[in-house]
Amino acid sequence: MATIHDVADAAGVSTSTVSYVLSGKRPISAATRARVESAIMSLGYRPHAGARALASSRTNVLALVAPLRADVNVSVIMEFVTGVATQARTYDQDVLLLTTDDVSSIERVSSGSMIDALLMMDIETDDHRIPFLVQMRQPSVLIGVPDAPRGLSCVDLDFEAAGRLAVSHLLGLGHTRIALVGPTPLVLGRHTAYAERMLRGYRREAEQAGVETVIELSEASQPGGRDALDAALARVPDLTALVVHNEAALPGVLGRLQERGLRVPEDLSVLALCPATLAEAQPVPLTSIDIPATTIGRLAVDMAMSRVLDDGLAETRLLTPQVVERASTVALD
Amino acid sequence: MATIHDVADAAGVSTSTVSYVLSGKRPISAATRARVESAIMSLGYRPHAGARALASSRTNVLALVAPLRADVNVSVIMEFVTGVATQARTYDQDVLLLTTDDVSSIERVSSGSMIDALLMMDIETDDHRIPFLVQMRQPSVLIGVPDAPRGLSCVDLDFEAAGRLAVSHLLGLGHTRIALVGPTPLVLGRHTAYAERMLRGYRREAEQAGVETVIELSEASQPGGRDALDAALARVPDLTALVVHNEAALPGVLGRLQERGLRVPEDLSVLALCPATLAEAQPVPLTSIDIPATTIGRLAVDMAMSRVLDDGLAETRLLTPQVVERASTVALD
DNA sequence: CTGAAAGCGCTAACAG
DNA sequence: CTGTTAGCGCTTTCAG
Repeated sequence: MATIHDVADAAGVSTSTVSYVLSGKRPISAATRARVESAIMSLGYRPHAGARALASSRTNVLALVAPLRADVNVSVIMEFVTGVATQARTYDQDVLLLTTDDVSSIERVSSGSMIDALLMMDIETDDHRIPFLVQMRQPSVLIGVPDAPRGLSCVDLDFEAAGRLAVSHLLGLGHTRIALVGPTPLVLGRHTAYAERMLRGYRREAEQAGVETVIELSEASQPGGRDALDAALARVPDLTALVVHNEAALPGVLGRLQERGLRVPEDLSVLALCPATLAEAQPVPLTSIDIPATTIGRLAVDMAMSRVLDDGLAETRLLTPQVVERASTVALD
Repeated sequence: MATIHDVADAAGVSTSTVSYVLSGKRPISAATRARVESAIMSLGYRPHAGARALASSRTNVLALVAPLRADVNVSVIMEFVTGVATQARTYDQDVLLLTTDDVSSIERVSSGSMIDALLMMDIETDDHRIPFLVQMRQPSVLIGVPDAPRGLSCVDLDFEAAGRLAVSHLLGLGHTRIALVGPTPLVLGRHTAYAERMLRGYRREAEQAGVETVIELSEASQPGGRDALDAALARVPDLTALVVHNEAALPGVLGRLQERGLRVPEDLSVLALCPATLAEAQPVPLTSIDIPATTIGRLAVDMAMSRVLDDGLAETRLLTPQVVERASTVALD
């Protein structure tokens, strides 16, 4: 492997000049720059990441903590990860993937100076990892909003507003007998922040409107969705609208509706809370409140890098949810 | 941050002793070890990853090249990634995630000495990245088998055997009118290795048995599965068995079967080629040839690390497929 | 606009 | 069993 020394020799300059050509941190004459660049090319020179990290205390690596739980909406995670990985490259950063939710991995990569910043998914309302993040040397960004961010940056869809919006949109269409097929009991059992927030907004809006509503948690599977739908219909047989906040249950819910002879949207309106790609791929394209996972991943990187580069301030960014009308909802006459 | 020097001072030893306590590369008296370890604890010392990489030319990082394509079976990728990440930790390795399939990322992390080895998914029969991997300084493992591995290690389910097995198993149950719902045209268009191999095995076995078979490619979506099933039944109305090698199409295929009043397995046997978790989660638990994605990910790490640590030889490991009987197949009488 | 040189924190001979 | 020390390859003052 060629070193910066080899390049310097080949170009007839000092190593610091090569370094400055690479970093652009001081002016270089056109002639020198050209010689250095051609030496770099012909030697196929690449700076040694470890040496660079040691000398500059910058690693150009971002950690992404993404517990790959089977019970969690896989496609949403994928979109996040894609958004993060893609945006990271625009800052010349790579992504180190941590798939456990224990603090020791975070501690290892942080204290070991392996990373410039850390992004964390799957946030719980009272997340046990937050105290550690707070005292880390590197900035971190939460993808999700805990009850007490403790000065950390957060970014997410405003799930509380999404919950309200789901209800108010259906009310606006004249529906008053509405049920929610929610996330799995496990997700709520962990006090996953987005799930609790959505539920809170949903409940509050229903309450303020004086509408009774049924909430059925559902396993993240086809059978889970079927059961949840059955349970909801058992409680409110003359249901006219359904909100589904559980990607994996969607096929089961829709399949069971069809079996029971309930047409969407003629007999029942369905509003999903999921990525647009998923809503569009259903047999009946679903009206939905989209989860802009790719965008959120991208923003998380931007926020992290602003703190790395410009020493920017921490902030919480909540994206405003919007209903996208597709084919699964109608107004009641 | 405490350095090795601080630890050495606190313990009253030299830095090399601290280093050797950590690496275990030479004998240390119990007393010294104890003093060093307690100094490490009380200072919260962690070796600087960059410094270590620079001095030892080992990074303790594995690159995982995993193009996160929307059209590819997301759940299989997740299982791979989980297997890789989990097993990597047993070797004290972390995982750097590369989500593009261009050579430049690979080149960057390899030439920049960021990694000890590289694992690559989504292999094509004539993969353009292989020539680069061959001349890399670090060993690499292909998760999938190209036509010409060029001396690289490969690991995968034996998809050709899986294709044969799917046919022979159904023949053994007395079925002779069999159709295959295959992967998306895009996957085949890219000449993805596993898809081509499965098809080859499937075709050969059918041919040898003198059985005509219908192959319908399917988009990776619910509607895609429905269409594929309709197409297959249009061509062979008295079909008795179906092989499905497309996770995402599964719900569509099963849903459409039900709509058409075809019961599984009474009217039609279904054999899936997918991860066990998915086969079990369907409305009717599917008889399947399982794709042991977690295991393959784990093995890939083992193979990579054996080359990093012991300088082991390259090899190709093909896991033998097995049919797991669940509720979706019956013998024809 | 460019060079010299002092580290960054660790590993691994070499020496005892 | 332990210590000394020469790098590993780069960045960044300090000097000119």
